[in-house]
Amino acid sequence: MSITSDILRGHTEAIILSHLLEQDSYGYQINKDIMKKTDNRCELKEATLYSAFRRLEQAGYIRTYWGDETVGARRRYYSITEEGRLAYQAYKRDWEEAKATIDQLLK
Amino acid sequence: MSITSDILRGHTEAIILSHLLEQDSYGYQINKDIMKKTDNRCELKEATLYSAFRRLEQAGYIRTYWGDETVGARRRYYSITEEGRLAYQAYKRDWEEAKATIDQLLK
DNA sequence: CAATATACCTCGTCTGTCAAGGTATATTTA
DNA sequence: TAAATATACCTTGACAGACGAGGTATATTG
Repeated sequence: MSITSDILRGHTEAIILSHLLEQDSYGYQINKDIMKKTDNRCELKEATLYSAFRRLEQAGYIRTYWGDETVGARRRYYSITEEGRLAYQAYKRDWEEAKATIDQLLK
Repeated sequence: MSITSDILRGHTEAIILSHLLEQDSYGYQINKDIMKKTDNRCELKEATLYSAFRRLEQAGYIRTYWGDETVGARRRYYSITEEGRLAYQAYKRDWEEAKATIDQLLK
């Protein structure tokens, strides 16, 4: 049983930001980590992930840089900005409130 | 502070079904009740509401009938079907699981 | 008698997700 | 050694649900 697209929607960016709070990371790794963390219940599809990265960068919530891999495929790393940290806190408050509201409605 | 469209998405149908579990009702009333219940934190816009009704009826989760108002505007009532009850239980399980999963990711 | 509340509805736009496709390098397997 | 798989990046176009803006009609209130 995995999380549906429609429920996922609206949380993708927060999930990514949360992950970047721990450490800088790159697309492929973030994807794997999230799946592992949730026992495959949450999978961000690649296209979803990359479009979220674009929005986050546009908003100034993340910054990117290329890794200096001398071997293997290149990696584009992402790191969270100060604005990103603030945005994450706001997302989290929204989530707590939305969760309580929905819980209240689904008796 | 109200619930965002993107978070609402995926819960609209469940919210309506939940409301119909209590009693048959009609669009305008359902809308008002949900806002009142949540202190205006959750507002289903009319267009959203009516498109959800259509999907729910299509799926066989609700049935509709016209009220017999002799005065005032006519009302189209909705009632939940047995399949609707089952679907609601499934929605609820999904929500419980999604909630736990998202909570796990937003530390 | 105009404004507001009750009550229904539709059309078209917007946005986030995702299936499907692509590129390139490294490792494992047959 | 050739093919398959894993790592790593990316884009395009389709799809579906939420909603703004618009419409209709009746009843009440100021």
